[in-house]
Amino acid sequence: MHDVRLIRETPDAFDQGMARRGLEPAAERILELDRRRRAAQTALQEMLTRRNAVSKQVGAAKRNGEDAADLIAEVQSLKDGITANEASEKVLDRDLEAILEGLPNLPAADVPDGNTEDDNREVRTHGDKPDFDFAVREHFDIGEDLGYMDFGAAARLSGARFVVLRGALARLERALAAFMLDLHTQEHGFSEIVTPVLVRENALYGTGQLPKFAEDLYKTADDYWLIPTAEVTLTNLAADGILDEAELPQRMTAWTQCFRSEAGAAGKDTRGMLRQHQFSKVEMVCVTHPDQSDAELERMTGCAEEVLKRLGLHYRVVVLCTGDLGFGARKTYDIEVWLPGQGTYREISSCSNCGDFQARRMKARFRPRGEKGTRFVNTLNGSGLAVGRTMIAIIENYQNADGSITVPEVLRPYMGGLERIASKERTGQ
RNA sequence: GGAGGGAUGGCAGAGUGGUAAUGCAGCGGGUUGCUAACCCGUGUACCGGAAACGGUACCGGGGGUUCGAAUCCCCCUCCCUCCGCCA
Repeated sequence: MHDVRLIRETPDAFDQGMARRGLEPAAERILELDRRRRAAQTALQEMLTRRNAVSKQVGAAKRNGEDAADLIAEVQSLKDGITANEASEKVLDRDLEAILEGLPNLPAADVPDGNTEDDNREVRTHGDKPDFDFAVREHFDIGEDLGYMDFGAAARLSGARFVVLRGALARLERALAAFMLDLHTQEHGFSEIVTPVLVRENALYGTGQLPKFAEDLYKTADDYWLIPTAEVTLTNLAADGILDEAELPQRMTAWTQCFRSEAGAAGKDTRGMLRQHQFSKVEMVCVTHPDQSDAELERMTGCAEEVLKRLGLHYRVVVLCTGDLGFGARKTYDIEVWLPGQGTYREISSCSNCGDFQARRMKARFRPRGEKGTRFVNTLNGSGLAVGRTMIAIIENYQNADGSITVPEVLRPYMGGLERIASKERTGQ
């Protein structure tokens, strides 16, 4: 949500920001509504001032046993004007709100211009593509052949875009989540949180998924929504609150299931675990002082990268161009992991600084030291990491010629010491 | 599913028609050699104003009654307690 005062002060900068996202100028329309709304409000307030004063006189007159008929008549005569201005202020207010809540965040100055993901800019890479002296396969072939990845069973239960994992791969899911949570809580200063995955509408409004992107979400028959990411619940923990400046930054992490309808992705990534209606993810959220959020974005991205480094996976970091930026983000780094089976980099984490865009929607504020009043906090979120996609990366990068998978060293303590995932027959599992 | 109770500022908590007590915390200032203590100020949002300052709204949300509503009436949302069922 945008600050009207900011648009009032710098309408051109606002429109330029919208233009960088490929959107039509909106400032003029907004400011016209804003002018009319303020005029109605000012007129209304003057009438209310008069009404309050005269009403007071009525009270005084009645106490003294005097006749108040003239005064009462005067207030009566104000009524139509009050009703009319009240109504027009409310309508203008709603119109203005309706425009503002549909506009995305302004991109940060250092975000590159562009239209599609092809215009994203590579920032850095880590590691190298692994060499294989055999024909590499994709994760679903490996997983299915091992007998631990079952799309048929999932289809019978739930249809397309679901998976059933068994045995060592089921455990790998749990191991990955535990490893990531341990890293973020023990070394990166995040506190571990468990949240609901069913939420009310207002939580999704706060983070910006609603009202615009309802078609991407699942909703229950009794009006709960399934979260598409724990960003929703973790960030909304700050909603409607006023924090002490000393309580910032707040770093939180949670492992949750995520649910996405993938409405716009029909026919895309239909094979394998890459794009599912349900997947688990370890999410990081940070609530910061506005002056700190830029630095926090770098830090958070580093926390996500650390997971990949320790797993020994080759990746690159790209900064999203204006055209690829999400609705609430002012700047986003995507981390793309190398998938040898696909022979391409795929997104495994997305870390965004939302500035005060979400905070304004959910009224998340803090009290600045030595200053009057309150300010909106800044919010950031990042995957650390998407667990299913991490599993894909491990399967493809650690595959062996015999169809087994080597367990990365850091995960072995979480896998009961297991060094290699081989087929059922061979391990007897 | 049944029956009750409730929602007031950061927190606690009074207020049954005359325009939001009080306490605590935090912040700013003052007194004292320091600490403690004490004193003064300080709710949030918005509008007008160069500023000083002035004004309006807000007692869960939305309507209504009234000269005037936290207070009375109607609708809605949320929270809590007990009973039943249940992992």
